[in-house]
Amino acid sequence: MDEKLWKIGELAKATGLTVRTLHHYDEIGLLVPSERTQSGHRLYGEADVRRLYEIRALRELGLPLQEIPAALDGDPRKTLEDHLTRVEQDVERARRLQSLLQGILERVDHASGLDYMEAIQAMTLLDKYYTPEQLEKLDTRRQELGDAAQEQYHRDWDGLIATAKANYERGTDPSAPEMQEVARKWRELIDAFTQGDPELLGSLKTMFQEEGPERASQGQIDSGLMEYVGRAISAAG
Amino acid sequence: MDEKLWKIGELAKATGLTVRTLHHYDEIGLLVPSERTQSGHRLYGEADVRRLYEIRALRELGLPLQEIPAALDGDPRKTLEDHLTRVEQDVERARRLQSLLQGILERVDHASGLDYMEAIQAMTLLDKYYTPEQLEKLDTRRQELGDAAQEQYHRDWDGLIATAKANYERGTDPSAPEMQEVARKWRELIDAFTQGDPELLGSLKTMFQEEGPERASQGQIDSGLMEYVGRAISAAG
DNA sequence: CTTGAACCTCACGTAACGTGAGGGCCTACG
DNA sequence: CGTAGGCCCTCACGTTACGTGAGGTTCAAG
Repeated sequence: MDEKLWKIGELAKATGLTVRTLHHYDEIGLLVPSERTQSGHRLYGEADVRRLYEIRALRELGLPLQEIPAALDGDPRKTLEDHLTRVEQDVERARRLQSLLQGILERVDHASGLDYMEAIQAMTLLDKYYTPEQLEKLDTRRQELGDAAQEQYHRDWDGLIATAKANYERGTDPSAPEMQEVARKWRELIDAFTQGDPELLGSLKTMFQEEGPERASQGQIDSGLMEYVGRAISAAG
Repeated sequence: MDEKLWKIGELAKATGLTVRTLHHYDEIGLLVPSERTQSGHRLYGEADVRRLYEIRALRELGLPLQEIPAALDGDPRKTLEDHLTRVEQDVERARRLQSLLQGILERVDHASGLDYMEAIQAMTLLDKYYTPEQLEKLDTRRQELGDAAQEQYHRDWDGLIATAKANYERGTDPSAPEMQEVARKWRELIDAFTQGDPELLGSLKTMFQEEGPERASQGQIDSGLMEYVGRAISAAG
């Protein structure tokens, strides 16, 4: 019995794919029709059709076309397991990004006078240097502080940085009493926030050290100033 | 005071981007250096540098380059909200795919004699036509049935389809007693599985109707046979 | 003045097709 | 039996965000 031969348009309609897609699969050798008419029209046999359904099924799972031949000819198990791993990573990435974006929008809503770029850069930094658990801790701290206390906290920082900057530009010695005062308050503010949690403190340090120069180039904190404060803190023991 | 001008290599190192990336941003007009040397070397001013940090921040959120100018010049709020929506959809898709893949691997492990392509096609179909809640119901049914009963169930279906097919090919009238018997058992099996849940039954019907012709072309169930059984069931009232 | 590093401009490759352009083939209708 | 509309063919460029050379110029230090 001579099997039914499908023309490309028929097959496209039957599978819900497009003619162009079948052309593409032919081009890359994924599904080459087993026959052609004299004039060059593609003719797909029943084996071709079965293979196409399998290809489509694997594609719907998000498998790259490249990996489909191996899955069809060899052992699909490993291909599927590897793919699952990839998908799990996708989920993780997307979820992390989601909470990051939510955090940014929320923060801009609730913090007065915070502009978007600041919020984005701050959150992105936090996301890069803290684990999700640490972030949760930070969030708890923030909630414990309350809105009013938070703004006070920011004002304290602003004032402290301004004072430090003034001393820095004036050339005050880091071990001078006025800078020792700054160093003490600086540590107090950090302690108040991290509440002595060594991991939080560690992440904070890493962040300052690695991002310092970059933030400097944005004009936010001068890297010389950073170093100057560091010396003052060291001098304070 | 004349601002510091950055050469492309310096800027690349400072931001962790590549020179090629900066070339690209220049090409598409996202970040055009405000100056060039006589010889054509790019020179980035401080405003350029600030803009680049903002671009990088938005890129790290996964924003397409196309949308970044709007976010920088106009209102970032809407851009970010739209992006969040996209990301939420990504999470959904990836999670759905994840559980689909897990289901396939699990099923191949536990069901004897089920090959991968069958499992994939079956699961993909289920995923397409049932809501997650319905799938949970189905899973509950399966667990209630137990392994042995499940295999019995499959054998029942196989036998029933074989009988129906024989009658179909023999040209038996759909209202003949032997086909009425088949129709009765057919409904019994479906009822046993859906346990009278009208939603489950609805999804099952939709699936059969829409996928019937396709499965037919795979040689699994003949579309003529499907219709024939349908007539028998109608005749049975 | 000479290198070696850094810079420049093309320009092709990536994944999986979408979307025409320009031109044969096929079949039903008149 | 001719033709018109539909289906088919083969290029070939566009999409995203760059990576990766190729081939040639410029800069900065010795």
